[in-house]
Amino acid sequence: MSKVLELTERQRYILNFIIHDYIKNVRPVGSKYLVNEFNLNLSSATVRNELAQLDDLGLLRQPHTSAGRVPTDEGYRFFVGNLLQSIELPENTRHTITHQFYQMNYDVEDWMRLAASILAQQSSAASLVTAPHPQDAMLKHLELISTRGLQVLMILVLQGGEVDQQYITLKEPLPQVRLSQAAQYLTNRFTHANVETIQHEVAFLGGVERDIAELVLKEMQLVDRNVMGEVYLDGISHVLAEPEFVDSEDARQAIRALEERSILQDLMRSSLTGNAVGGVQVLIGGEGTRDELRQCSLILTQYGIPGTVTGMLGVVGPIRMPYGRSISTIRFLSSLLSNLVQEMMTEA
Amino acid sequence: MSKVLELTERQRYILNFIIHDYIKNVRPVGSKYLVNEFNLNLSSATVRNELAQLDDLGLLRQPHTSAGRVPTDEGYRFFVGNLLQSIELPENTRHTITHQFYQMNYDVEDWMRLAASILAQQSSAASLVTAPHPQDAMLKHLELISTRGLQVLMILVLQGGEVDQQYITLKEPLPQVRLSQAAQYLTNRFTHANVETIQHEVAFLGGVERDIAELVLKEMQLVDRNVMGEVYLDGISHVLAEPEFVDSEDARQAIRALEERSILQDLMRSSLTGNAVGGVQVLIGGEGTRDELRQCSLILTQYGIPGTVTGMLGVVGPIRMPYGRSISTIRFLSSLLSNLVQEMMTEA
DNA sequence: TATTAGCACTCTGGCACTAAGAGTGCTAAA
DNA sequence: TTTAGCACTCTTAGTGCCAGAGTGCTAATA
Repeated sequence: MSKVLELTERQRYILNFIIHDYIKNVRPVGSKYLVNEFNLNLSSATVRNELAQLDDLGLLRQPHTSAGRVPTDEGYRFFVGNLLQSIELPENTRHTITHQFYQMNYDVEDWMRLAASILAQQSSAASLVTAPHPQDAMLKHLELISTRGLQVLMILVLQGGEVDQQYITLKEPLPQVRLSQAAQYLTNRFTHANVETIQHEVAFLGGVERDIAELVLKEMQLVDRNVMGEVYLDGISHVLAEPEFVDSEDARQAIRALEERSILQDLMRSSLTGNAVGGVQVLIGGEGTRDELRQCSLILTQYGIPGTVTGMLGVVGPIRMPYGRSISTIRFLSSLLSNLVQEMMTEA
Repeated sequence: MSKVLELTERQRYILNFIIHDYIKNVRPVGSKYLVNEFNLNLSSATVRNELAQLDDLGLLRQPHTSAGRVPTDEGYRFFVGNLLQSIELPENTRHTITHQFYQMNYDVEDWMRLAASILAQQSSAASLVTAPHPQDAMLKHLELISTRGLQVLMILVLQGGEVDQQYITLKEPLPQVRLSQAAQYLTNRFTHANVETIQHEVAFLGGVERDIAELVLKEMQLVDRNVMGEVYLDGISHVLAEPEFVDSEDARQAIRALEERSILQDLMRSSLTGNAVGGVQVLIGGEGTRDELRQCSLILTQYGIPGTVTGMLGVVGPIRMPYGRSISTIRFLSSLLSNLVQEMMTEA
């Protein structure tokens, strides 16, 4: 698959030009046009020979006999892997974005929304952000609030700031005072405890505390089983603006994929493999994912503290996508969010 | 605007047939076809005369001179207001839906997701559900959890079950014990208090408690200012499946409208006016809303306890929409969610 | 008076055809 | 190794034509 292609310098920059031009103008680019547009010191015939070779190598193809060339998925892959020099976001853009984050409330939900919004806007595509999620949930604080009858609102605050709420049903009604007492006891006992620890210790508890601890345990197992935190989407409508999605069936597929939680889960998992570019995965033509995204490219990365608390950033757009810009943005946001997560975790 | 149109019995059922047929087959329906399809005891010429009249009344129109008739927005309005007899959802569907709700966790978030999913599926359109939101927030429980330095996680549980979390910054660092103490004190003092009450009483407090109470107040004012709870969307991809949205510009507009929070806010407000049908608002051709939804129809209703805790249910689909089915579903879900909210509010 | 048959008229949609234009591959010369 | 030139292919836009569907109107009919 990933055998190294040897291209001459000239082939490389011709390919580069073609991809840039095609991304911009969305129409097949021919030899003559190429020579004029980029002031090549070559005749169109020479370029034609090169094009024929790139065609043979599978990097370009012709929509039909007498049309110009269009990049293949392989072509894009080569481009992203070998030709795209990683550019940083301009200083003032970086500054503006950082500013937006730090002038917000200190609130994960708001950060996620903002990240999704910025990513969608910068890449003119759909964006996908998941909230930071612990690899191995550790309790920080437990709260129990009586509601009605046997129903009690259980609030788990996890190390890292994630707040999880769940209504539980007790075996016997308890007054708020007793609930608070139990919550406080368990909070003290289980601060920094993970599922495993709680599982061991639960046997030594008795009475109501034990019942509650078991429910806490169950909930934390649920949290652990979740691969990712809450999903934030933005910019779905951008996808429809792209000319390749005018015949709406492909677009529908893509949007359905984004709506479907299970598909996103798959995506998250597959984001561990794939072509890494400095920690950023680029999946072209939905490689390695569900058919629904065959017409799309994905750019994915993780942020947070590897192995501890991580979240995911992603861009979903047409294969003909401004990769450079999207990658820069995603990389920058990733480091920014990582810092924020870091800050949250180093709580006094 | 809503002047009563006098139609003969025959005109009424011809209009009815046309609309049903058009909703089903999405092509202009002509006089001859109409006679054959519905076994009318009339000649096509007679029907033609009637069609011409309905045309004059503005209920039908011809896409071009020699085409059949298509309903106008007015036509749909008349249909929904006068011809559509409200049908109930079939018994077993109702049963299934109810079952799905009651076998879930007792969790508002899950309910909302389920409601959105069911509504999208039943109506084959996009659905829109907002979480129950208090008209006048009343505190139920306050919790403060120390994080790092001056940052404290404040958790407000409101009467009705809404949980609101927010990081606040104190003026001086406090140990968790002291925070818990303050939280308990304020919880006792302010249970069932609304913004107004807290505003009065805050003056009588001192020290840390006062600082915190002011932050609680600020947060509750924020909650009050929000018109609606969290928004849940589903079925966006359905919109693209409709033939009227093949040229994607309209579709993009519509989807953008659904993504944009501020537009939904407007929608929510406008849902107080409009053509009521037993509490359900039907906005045809996006009447009274932003231009983005000009190509869509909306079906909206509120649920919950009027004036106390309410949320909203909505369907967004093409003007050519199965109104009967959508209205039935939305009405049923509305009463179901109202019951659930009722239950949550009558907490022991 | 309400209905209907008949007819002239209009507009769309599909089909076939053409001409222009863009781009190619190949060959032979520089 | 590069290039000029040429024959060839395929798309696209434009045209004309015809069948079909549907209409409105008029005059005859029950």
